[in-house]
Amino acid sequence: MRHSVLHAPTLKEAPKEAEVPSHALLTRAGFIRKEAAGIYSFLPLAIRTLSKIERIIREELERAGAQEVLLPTVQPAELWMESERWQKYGPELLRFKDRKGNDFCYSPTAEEVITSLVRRDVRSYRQLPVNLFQIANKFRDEIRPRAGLMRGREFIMKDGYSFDSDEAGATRTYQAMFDAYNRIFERCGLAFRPVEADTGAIGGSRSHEFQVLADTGEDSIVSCAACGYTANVEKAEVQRTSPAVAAAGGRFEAVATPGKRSIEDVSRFLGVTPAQVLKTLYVDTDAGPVLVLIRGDRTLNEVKLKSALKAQWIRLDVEPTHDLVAGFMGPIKLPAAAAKLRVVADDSVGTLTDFVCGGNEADVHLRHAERSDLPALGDTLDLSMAGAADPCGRCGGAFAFFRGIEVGHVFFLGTKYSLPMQCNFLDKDGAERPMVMGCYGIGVSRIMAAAVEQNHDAQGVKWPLPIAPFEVAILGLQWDDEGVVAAARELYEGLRAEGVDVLWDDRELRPGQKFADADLIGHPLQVLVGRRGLDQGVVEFKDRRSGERLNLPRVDAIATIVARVQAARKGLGG
RNA sequence: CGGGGAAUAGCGCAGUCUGGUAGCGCGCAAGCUUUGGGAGCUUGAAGCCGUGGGUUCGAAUCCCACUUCCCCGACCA
Repeated sequence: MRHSVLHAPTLKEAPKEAEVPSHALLTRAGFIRKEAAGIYSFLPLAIRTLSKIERIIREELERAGAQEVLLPTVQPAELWMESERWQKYGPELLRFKDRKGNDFCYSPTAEEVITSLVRRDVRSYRQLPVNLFQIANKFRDEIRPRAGLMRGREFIMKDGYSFDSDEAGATRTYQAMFDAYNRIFERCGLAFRPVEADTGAIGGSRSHEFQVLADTGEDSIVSCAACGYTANVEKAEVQRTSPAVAAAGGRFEAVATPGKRSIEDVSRFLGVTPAQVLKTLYVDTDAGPVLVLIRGDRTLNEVKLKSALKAQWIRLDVEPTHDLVAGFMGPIKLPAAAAKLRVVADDSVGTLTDFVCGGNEADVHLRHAERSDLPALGDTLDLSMAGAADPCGRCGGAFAFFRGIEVGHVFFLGTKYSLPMQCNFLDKDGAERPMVMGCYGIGVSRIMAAAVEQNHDAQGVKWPLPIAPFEVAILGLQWDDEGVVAAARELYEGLRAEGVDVLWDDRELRPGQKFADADLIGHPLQVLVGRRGLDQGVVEFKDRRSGERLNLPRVDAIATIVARVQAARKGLGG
């Protein structure tokens, strides 16, 4: 491709709304333009990158036994009513009517349609397993779209769904998809981690996220250097920590703590550490309010709590009712109205001894309390947010923390959809059984943004070569010098003949502008063809990612560059 | 939805407090000069000042309502 005919409008300044690097750089470099909140147009450079990502995905999924389909983006409400997601999905699901008044939605995901498709045609265990995927636009009317492509409303997603006749088969499929995902992100040239994840709203029993490592990532990941356990902090298991240091000791008593509502204030006022205070939280849920007990130095992990309660939703930060007093709640001497409330306790509560807790009236706390003073709690649960000081929940080793961007997610679904939607088959014995499903997503357009977050500098993007819009850029530095143009053309055609994806910057611009555009767009390998080098029989080679520069004799240039490209391709086409 | 901010030329901004009919940089067009890291000079085109209403002789500026966008929280690829 010649740059003079490429539609790649670059900008010196980014729109001020672009705050994250990927949004600013993809806009400045001419990959995307915003049309509305969370809705973007993709320009030719973006299409090239997206196509390369999609090609890798297709190759690896097909290798792993999945087949591509294309499902409608506009889907009938009836199917969504069968799975009850028409009611449960909420306003994030974009709904509308056709001219006849029938209800439809724009697909945010496609479990219903794929299940309908498979149940219609697959009747026997002999036809299983089936593993289908598509790459298509999705729409989720996000509460708050943000960070450009990272959390848009319309986005490109690969979504795949597998159907097996039993749990063992579904487990094998899950593993095959897990392995394929590792190869996909590896081949994209990204630094990433597969991590254990909460199963969230989609449900199911087993789940891994694939996180691209980047300081600007939204997700926090912990990883144990000792045993390799890696998980989203939302889920990360922490070991019970050692008992808190006992206070000086003394008689169990109520003590006035005027205006001291926070753990910090109370502990300072009473001369104890936060770890010697029992924190009581009032949490509202769809199944009614719950009191949560946790040691004062620990943070409640809302995701763990939600899944422990099997709740649809939970809310903290609500005014307590049942005669409870915000800032002075405690599990001992509960007001009569609150005595029947469900109480759950974090594991850390089991380490408390001689502790402080709220006295259930304004400006009063209790001190020198013991666990024997607490109402019967039953088993304690792991409800804590993993912190830097926590030992790994699996082996007790030390956790390291990373920031990550979730670009892929694999779920073991089981029969969550096949049961209500009656996606059944006949087994060997002629018995009708629900298929065992899995679902597997990859955020294709998000990968593009995540790659930029992970690979950029002040000048622009530093694409990993396998997903760069072009592998090599040739910059003809003097457009009006026949010798330079001829040398650039020779290189361009020579590289193209070798199957290299090359952009020739033949525009009638000053060299500085070509340098700036090349670094902004982020071409991984750049060849500078200029009068200065040609007089010495060389062209200049630049590796955008490493910053390496070297002069190549013209006679060797093509062979050397082809070798570099092939080394960086990570088996593309394999 | 709760909290905070913004909307003036394609992009970045000033002008708003203290009303008098719109300006700067970049970009764009033309000319001359320049030519290896976003050139210099000259000339030029380009703006229902987010929308609607109000106050006023007069509104980008003051008042009211609305819309859109961004940031922080709850949701997700």
